[in-house]
Amino acid sequence: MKKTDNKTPITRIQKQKRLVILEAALEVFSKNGFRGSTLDQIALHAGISKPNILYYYASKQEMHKELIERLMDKWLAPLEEMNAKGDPIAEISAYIKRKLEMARDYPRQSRLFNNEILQGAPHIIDLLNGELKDLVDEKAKVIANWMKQGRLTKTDPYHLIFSIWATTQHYADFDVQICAVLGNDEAIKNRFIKAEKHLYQLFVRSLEVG
Amino acid sequence: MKKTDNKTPITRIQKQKRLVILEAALEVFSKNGFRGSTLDQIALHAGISKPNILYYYASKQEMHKELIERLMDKWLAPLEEMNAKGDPIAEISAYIKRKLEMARDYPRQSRLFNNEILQGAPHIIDLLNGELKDLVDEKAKVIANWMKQGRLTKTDPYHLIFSIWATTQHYADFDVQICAVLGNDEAIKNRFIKAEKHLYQLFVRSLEVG
DNA sequence: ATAATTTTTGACCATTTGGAAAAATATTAG
DNA sequence: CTAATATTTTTCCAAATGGTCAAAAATTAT
Repeated sequence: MKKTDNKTPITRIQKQKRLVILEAALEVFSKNGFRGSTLDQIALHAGISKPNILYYYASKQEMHKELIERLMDKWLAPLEEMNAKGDPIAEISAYIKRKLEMARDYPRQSRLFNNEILQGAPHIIDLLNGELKDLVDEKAKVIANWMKQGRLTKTDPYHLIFSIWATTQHYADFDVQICAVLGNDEAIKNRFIKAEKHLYQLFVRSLEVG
Repeated sequence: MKKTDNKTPITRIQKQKRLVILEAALEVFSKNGFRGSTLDQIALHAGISKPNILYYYASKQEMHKELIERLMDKWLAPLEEMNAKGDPIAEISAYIKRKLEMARDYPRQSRLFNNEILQGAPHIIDLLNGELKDLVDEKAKVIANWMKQGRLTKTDPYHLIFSIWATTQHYADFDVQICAVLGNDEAIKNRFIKAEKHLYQLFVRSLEVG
């Protein structure tokens, strides 16, 4: 068995182990941020020894880098799917739904992203200024067009998108607070269903014309 | 000069130094979180030596604790001010305004809070389950009453409050991303004015009856 | 089986970090 | 001024941390 390259995993076992490690790293990084996380914590979560982690990833940085890279693809997708030719209200509702599902299904990724932003986005600032900005510019134009056509109430498209990001990601990033405030088990269990209803109403009622 | 107690600062110089240190600590903690921050970083920001910091604060923990305590008072105030006897739309608009002003004027406090929540709120979980929950319960009742009286469109009061928290704090916590996406200087300069307009429209239009 | 290769780990290292102790310096009281 | 007190810094330490290395264990190929 040859190890042709230490970057790309070849064997199935290598892929699996790298995934196990990434999973543990996500758990730790998303909670403590990059600086606040230790290899020991990650090793503990992964159930292997610290040097074994460094056998698969050359450094703590490299693990974090791969996590962030994988994250960004997934992060941009929901907005990319917004279709200029669809019905404005339906498209925006669907976007909210997608983002809320991401908050529900990938809360740790959301927190990883939040942590990165809090620290000044050192690893993704170029991406924010480039890919992300381009994508938002494009979709903001789409929304602005809908508004010009009288199919949506006029408001600032950029800040509209910010509001959608904020409200949906809040359910991942501030989950502890939300559960604390909701208090009773039933409300906690239904929090994402309730959130969806509320957000639909919030955005649709304010964007519907007339 | 007597040092009666090492908890409460007596002299003006002690108060000043403690403030300088807290200021530096806020700067560092809000960016890197508790674990990710070092006494050296704080000392550097404060312009004094590390042991000198520990002369005023017994430990890193104690500094963080005082910051969090000071923060929470300020954090609950805007919601407390919401008046059951006022006009619903005006009260909610004013609440949004207050929260947005906090995001604008105290972004580091907002990020400190965000960091604490991301880490599972270890230092304030009791406060969230106690004071915060009680306050939100009370205000949610007020809002629910307004809705029952037909003065606001019905929606879940808790999730309405969450939405206001999310949208306003987003402008502090995700400032890097917002500035990156807005790109041009003019839009960045006006971001809080634009945000206020947009949020008023978002919430007022969706909550107004009829 | 056995040799070659891959995977895993225990022992170790240099640096960073939170913090202690004590000496040195500055300030204030008399 | 002098003594008492308060502040600051220099020096140091033990633990934690990111990472190395060689040996051991497991796997694979023949």
